Amino acid sequence: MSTKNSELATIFHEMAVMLEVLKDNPYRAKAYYKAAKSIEKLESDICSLAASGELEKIPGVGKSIARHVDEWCREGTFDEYEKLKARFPAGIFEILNIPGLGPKKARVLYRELGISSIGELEYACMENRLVELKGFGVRTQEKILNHIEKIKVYSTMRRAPEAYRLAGEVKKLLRRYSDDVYLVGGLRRFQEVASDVDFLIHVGEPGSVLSHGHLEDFEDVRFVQEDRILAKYEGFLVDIRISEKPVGVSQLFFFTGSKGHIEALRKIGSGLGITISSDGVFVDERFVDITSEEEIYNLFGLSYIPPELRENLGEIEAARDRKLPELITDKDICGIFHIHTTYSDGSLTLDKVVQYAVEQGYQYVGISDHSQSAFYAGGLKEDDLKRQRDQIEVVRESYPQIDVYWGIESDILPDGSLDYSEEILGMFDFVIGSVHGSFRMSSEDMSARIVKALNNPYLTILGHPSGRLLLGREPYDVDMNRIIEVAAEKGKIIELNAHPYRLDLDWRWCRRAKELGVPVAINPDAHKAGDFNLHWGIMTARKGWLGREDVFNAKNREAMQRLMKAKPWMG
DNA sequence: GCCGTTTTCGGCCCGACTGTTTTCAGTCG
Repeated sequence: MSTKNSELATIFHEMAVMLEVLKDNPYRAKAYYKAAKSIEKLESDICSLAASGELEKIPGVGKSIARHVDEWCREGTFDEYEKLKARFPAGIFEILNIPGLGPKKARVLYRELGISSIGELEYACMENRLVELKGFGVRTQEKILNHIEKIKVYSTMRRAPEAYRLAGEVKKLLRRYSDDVYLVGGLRRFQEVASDVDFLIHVGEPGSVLSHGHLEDFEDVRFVQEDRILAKYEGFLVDIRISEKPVGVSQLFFFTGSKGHIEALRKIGSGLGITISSDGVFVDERFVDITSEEEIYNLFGLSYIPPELRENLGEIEAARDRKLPELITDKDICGIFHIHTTYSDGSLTLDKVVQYAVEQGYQYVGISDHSQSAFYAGGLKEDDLKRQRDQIEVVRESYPQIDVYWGIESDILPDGSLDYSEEILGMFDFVIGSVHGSFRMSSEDMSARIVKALNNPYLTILGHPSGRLLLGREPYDVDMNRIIEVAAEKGKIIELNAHPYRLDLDWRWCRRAKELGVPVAINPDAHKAGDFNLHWGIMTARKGWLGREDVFNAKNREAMQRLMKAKPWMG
């Protein structure tokens, strides 16, 4: 709830991890996990509870942990945590992120081989030293090494929120040299993950102002050309183009790319006597004074193409035929689905979620907690469902200004069935079906599994359809085209999960969904207060050509009421 | 370390999968 609570929860979670690796009693570690979870979910401020001596009323908090909380509230930290941290190499946290390596194995690595960082682990793998260890073998060693390779690549990349935050900071720093600074390249066109950020800056003489000494906020600064600097900012690659002239529209356009898009335009231009480069736009070798990107496109006989669409994926033809979509924007969104509450693994109560949706001006909100087989996430058993249904009735009465839809995120089991009976599934207004386990299937099996789920009349929305975690877990093998085709056939909706780790459906598939008339639901998949931001999902949808008419939750209240009544997905 | 008793100790949420074993420990969702 409060940030204080999650701060402390994080600390207890960290302690649990450290204890699990270092100590013998696994239940002590479990106790800290439990305390962390319960504090995270707490309604009221933990330190207010400490002040009134009510800490031990919290489940999982006993005498000892209560003392730690007290100390933390007064001092900002506590002795036991500091002591533990001091004797726990921080690098082990990273080792624990490698799939297949849990606390037990990390402990063996630490005790037997003294390994306490990814670097040391990589070296030990290359020296073939892991195969000797009990519980390890050649395959494990290989898997670890492969993953470390991936980590190295990933470590240079950033997910959207981080990439754009860094871009903002770099822009601020560059502003000290000139007001004439522009974000260009892939990030201007939107990327869900980025390996660098490109800027265009005008500072008169190249190199004279932006000398090495002046770029003191950056690391690894090097001039690669007279007018180009590569540097790093917080480990993220920054590519700076320096312009002698004030930055003009043609430069902005040219460095925004993509390469394919510019190439394709140049080809068209050659027939029209138009040439375009960073030097400017020329018609029949005469310089044309351009004041907007729109003018450039008009010269080619095209309507304006927004940066998101400049990927040479048919946007030029569409612009010629005046068939570019009007892209979805934040204010087109009328409501949200896929939200977890304290009934499963969310940290907000049902009431708080609805209250929040009202405050945001949404016209409807769809609750969907985890289903029973998602044991790890506190999935809802039949009794919980009854309680939740009753409470849904209560909030519907308390908040008449918004429609509250009752749903569930039901696991799609390995055999493709959903994990409740038809009778139970029939109680909900909507059912999100998601794959949460058994990822490692062949493409045929995984496709058959999801197709079977799509054939279930109760399934409304297919959740995070590829299962990927950006810079974390690869998507599972699946025939996405077939999935979208079957969704179209069965009147289903496909989710575009807006969590910045997922952004799944991928934008590259959004257009296929649009073509086949499959509505896309831009869902927050919210578990806590900070999760409701749909921005990255909307950017993904825009890049995937989606307009208001393609987005499920851009329908207004009345249209949604009609749909929820008609349930076209039931076939 | 917490909890709740068949109270002051003994147990502590589940089940599939994997890679290691040759009967199972560790990981993960």
